[in-house]
Amino acid sequence: MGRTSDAKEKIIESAIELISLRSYNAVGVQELCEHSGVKKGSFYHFFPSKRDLTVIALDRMWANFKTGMLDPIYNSESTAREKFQTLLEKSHEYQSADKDYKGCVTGCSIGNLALELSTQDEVIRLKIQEIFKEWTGYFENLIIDSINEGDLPVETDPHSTAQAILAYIEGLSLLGKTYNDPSVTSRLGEGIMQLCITRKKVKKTA
Amino acid sequence: MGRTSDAKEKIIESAIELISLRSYNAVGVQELCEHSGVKKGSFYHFFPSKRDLTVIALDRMWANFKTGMLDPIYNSESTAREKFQTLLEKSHEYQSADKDYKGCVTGCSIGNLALELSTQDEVIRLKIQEIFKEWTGYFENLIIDSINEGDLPVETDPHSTAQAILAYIEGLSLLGKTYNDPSVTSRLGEGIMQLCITRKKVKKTA
DNA sequence: CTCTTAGTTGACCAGTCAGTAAAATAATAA
DNA sequence: TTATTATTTTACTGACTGGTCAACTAAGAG
Repeated sequence: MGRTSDAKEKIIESAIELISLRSYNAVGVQELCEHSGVKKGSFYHFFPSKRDLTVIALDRMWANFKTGMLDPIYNSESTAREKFQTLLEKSHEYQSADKDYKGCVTGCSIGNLALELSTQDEVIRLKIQEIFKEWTGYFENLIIDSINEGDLPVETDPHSTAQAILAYIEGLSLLGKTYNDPSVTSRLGEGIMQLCITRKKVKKTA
Repeated sequence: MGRTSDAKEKIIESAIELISLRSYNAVGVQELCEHSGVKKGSFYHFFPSKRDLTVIALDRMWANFKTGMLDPIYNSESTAREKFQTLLEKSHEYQSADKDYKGCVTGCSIGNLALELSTQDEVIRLKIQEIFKEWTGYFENLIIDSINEGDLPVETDPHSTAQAILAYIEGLSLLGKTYNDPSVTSRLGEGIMQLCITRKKVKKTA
């Protein structure tokens, strides 16, 4: 079976760390290799291109976000409303930690790549689109739970409400990053609940 | 007085066009020069660095957005509610035009640069922060008008509501760009009105 | 012990990056 | 007309870009 290696893993972790903090184009393959202690030849042994690495890094970021954030919250014993609140609190914690340890609010790594690369790389755009659809699915379930709990009216449209909430969260990340201020998320977070109000289903017209 | 030139202007226009469509790091000085028909030496005669050009381009983008979008809407004869609606419609038009003529939804050029460069270049971050504060100011005035029109309760906090709306609009741009779909803005736009509901002033604690 | 497979290494490529320096050229003001 | 000032042009830097290649090495399987 030949020899084993953790180089691939180290490169993925470095990519997540460096690209999240700066940007795709600001981090070169060379720096990625230095940071992970891997030679450039090994890099291209594991990844056909920087772009391919980025797609895998995106998958990993999303997986980490689900297991570290969405799943625990979704599976917790609380109302949908409380779950959204917990999400906001956790987000604020992460952003504060960023600011404390890295010196700046980095926002949402996935959203960052979305804006930087969507018009440039269709494969990456589609990957992020897929992630956003899954993410919206989580919120949809939460909203459906909320309707069942009697906390939201039955006319509420789970899908469009979920999309609106994702948009709002990404917007808060963008503002928080621009102001380099983690408190943006916590101060404006309650807006999520407002986005749930009176959003009625609209019948699709063929 | 020496000779005159429109090279500076052409470079700024090229910068806005190319960087808005792709990204800061994806567009080089060389390409900027070729696109504007200016030699590299002239580029550095007018701008000390690519970064300095970008700051000026940001100012110009914001000025264009104000004169082409915010000011006409703000000065129009209609209710604040209608003005927000017009803003959404116009945004949708711009995004549709982007998709038709350039092949993709480019989102908000200012927001794009915010996410790409905020952690990398403090001067640019502060410039965009300043723009966002001015932008929020426009929305604040609209919300105050709305309160005076009796359309929103007097307890509404204009400042935080304005910030929430800006976040939401930037979030819609991000989603629209990721889905490469201009209809995101129009479908979810009504959320702006929801963000105005029951947002109460909180007394500042020293 | 050897063959195979997987991973490592370092040298190398052409192209591009932002930015520089100096000479050449217009236009205007005196 | 001449001096001054603003703009243009060309040629150039050194560092870095993503990516390639072939030789080398270590580990497990037969």
